[in-house]
Amino acid sequence: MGINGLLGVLKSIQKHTHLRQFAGQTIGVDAYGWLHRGAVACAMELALDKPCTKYVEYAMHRVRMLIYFGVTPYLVFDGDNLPSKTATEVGRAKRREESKKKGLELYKASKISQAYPEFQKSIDVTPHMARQLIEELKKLDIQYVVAPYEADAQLAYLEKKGIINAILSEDSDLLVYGAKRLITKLDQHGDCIEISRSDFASCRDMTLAGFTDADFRLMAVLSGCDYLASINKIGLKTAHTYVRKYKRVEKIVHMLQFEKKFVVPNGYLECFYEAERTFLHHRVFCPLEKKLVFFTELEDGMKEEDMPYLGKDVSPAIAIGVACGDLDPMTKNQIAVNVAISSRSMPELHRRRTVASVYDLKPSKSIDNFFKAKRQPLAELDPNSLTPSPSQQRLLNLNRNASWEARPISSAPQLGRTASIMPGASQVHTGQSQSRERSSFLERAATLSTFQPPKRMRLCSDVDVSPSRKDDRSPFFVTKPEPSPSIRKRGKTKKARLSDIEVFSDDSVADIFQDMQDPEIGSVDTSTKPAVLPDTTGRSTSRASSPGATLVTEVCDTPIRQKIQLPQSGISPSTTAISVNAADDPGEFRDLFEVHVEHLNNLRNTFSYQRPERQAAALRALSPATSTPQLSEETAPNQDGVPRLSQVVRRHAQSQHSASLHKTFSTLPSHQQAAALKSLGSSQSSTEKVKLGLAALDSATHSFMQQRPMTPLQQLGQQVLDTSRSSDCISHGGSRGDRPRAGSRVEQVSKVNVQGSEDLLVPKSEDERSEVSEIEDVEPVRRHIDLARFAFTASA
DNA sequence: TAAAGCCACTCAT
DNA sequence: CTAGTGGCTTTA
Ligand SMILES: [Mn+2]
Repeated sequence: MGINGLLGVLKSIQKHTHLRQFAGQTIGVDAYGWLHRGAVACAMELALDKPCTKYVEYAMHRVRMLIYFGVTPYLVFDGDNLPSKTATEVGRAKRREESKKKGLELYKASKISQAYPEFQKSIDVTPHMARQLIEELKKLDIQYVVAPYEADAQLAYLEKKGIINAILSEDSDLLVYGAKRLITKLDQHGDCIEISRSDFASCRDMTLAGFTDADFRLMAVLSGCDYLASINKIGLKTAHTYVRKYKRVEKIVHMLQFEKKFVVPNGYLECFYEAERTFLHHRVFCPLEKKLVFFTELEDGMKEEDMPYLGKDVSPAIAIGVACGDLDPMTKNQIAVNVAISSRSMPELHRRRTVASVYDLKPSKSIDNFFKAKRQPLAELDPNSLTPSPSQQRLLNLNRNASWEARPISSAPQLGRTASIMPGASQVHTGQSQSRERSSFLERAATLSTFQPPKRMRLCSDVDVSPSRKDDRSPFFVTKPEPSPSIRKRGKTKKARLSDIEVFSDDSVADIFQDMQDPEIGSVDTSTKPAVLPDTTGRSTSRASSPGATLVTEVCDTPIRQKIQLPQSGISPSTTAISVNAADDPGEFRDLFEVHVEHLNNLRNTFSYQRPERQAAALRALSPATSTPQLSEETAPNQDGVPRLSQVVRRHAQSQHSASLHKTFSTLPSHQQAAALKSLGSSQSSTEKVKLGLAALDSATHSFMQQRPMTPLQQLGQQVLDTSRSSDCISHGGSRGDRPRAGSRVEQVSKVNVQGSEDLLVPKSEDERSEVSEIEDVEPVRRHIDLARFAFTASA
């Protein structure tokens, strides 16, 4: 449920950003969201109790995406229900049951299409499903933890402790728990929205300046939250007003009692305290101390016996069992894991063990492991940050102590109780292997992020490494009279107004992936699929109205026709219209170029975190060396309109918008080309973002290609790369001395006319010499395109 | 008219 | 084991 309307009111401080911006950081993930969304894909199977692991695949796809962008994922799963939530919970369960029943009836009546929506509503994410995902996470050594109660609190705790650097979740409750950086609305390309606690003061739709965490929490609880329904007619706005006015709950409630229109229920104040404390002192699993702790320690005089609403405490042994996913968080029974479902079966024998030995995590052994493990992050520290920050040092010390302090705690497991709580532990691994697994789980779960928030100073002015506010509005200056949300909404949901469209390019990758059915995919319907430029410069409005030259470029290799409007229907369907002031303003070309780069970027990125089999199949299908198509995902008929990856790539190559872009470029007089590239190099907008992501992309590709022994996928990739290189060399006659590959890169970018950009690389005058340094800045962008070509070029 | 409240819909392929 | 969104009505 979260806090109704909270995200809406925080719109003005939402930063549109990208996962790349979090490279090097650890992001905690509310795993339930991924599981649930993945489960939608197999709603039918789940309702009919058919085996299906699409939800695992979906979640792993997202895990791969994070990793691809240099982010370290840390998945957090929900645990037991809090008593205060059981009411809403049973309500939901009831609705799910109804839908399932209805769905099954329709299904039996062969009304499948009508049954499906009902099945979707009946989706229930079970601990067993979580366990299946956890099994996959273990294989890839991904960090994770199962929270004792709400994942929200666990995530906020991990962030507080510096184990993670940000939180990925759709739930606004995170902010009430005190999250500092919340990431929401992650899409399939890595685009997302960041909400920072530190920006609250600049929120424009609600004055939050001066609000402490306690004030904010007070407002949230008053407005209605998971743990306490609001007083009738009190929502976020009203709560906000009262908090501003009276600050203290007691005062607020007192005042409300005098208002005729509000009816304060009996005992509301006490309920409020409980709800507030449920946020503040939520039980979480501390991976450092290896036991349950309170999110915020209880104050003096508070006794947990008096706070049943916080849920029950459990022994460290059980807490660890739950945290690592071995035990059902609600029943505390062993979760049976279906070995047949997980692709790699356990090599160990499934010998039966006595229950007691399940928890014989011998301190003498484990502490040793923990101690070693704790030091490992230090060794992995970035060479540029040899000294841990004070806070990290503190945490490391804490770790060390915790390890040792763990001795008396874990050496006193209540075996009798443990045994009674786990009646049917039949599918247990050997005690030793389980102990080992848990040690490594705890080691991983407690690993601190080595990310250093204060970015290192750079020599030059390419500054602003912090996630840029791509999306417009300064929190301090209102640039537009209208409230921005409405503008944004209109632009997104309805057709973009013509004046918003600076460049017509071909489809976005998302469209390509989603609209595979469209037979006319090669053609471009510019009115419905515009690539709208990111507007960072604020020049777009003037540009839109200024009479720019219109280049209409055919996609095939014929000369471009300038200032000639081709009849829409008369000419080839694959026509890309580019409206750009290329002749006058190099900035326009830069923008166009950036759109292009973004496009390639997206396509390549999307490719990169497909399942390896799908990548391999696509490369196989694309490789010119492959004469006999093998039976594979790619050659199999499309099921349910699932696009073949190779088709996507082919379509992209056939659209040849890059050719059209560079034809545009090549028609410019060389001094304008120089200006264009110079402008490109000094661009601070999306080119900047491309550059920021490069290091991660580079190393990912590099390390992939370096793996030995070479996998078939690598070999195919190499083939693709070689093919593209050799054709470049033939057509371009080799490389330059000082920068051997620069020429070929340019060639890769444009097969049409390399001369123009080649001229640029050779300074002709003193004036242009200075531009060479600017051009060096462009090199990363070229390299990027090179990388993009690695994956996508070979369709010729 | 703004705020609260209610309900149906979305999620993936 | 969860949420948000958008559209609509109700309310003061
Ligand atoms: Mn929540």
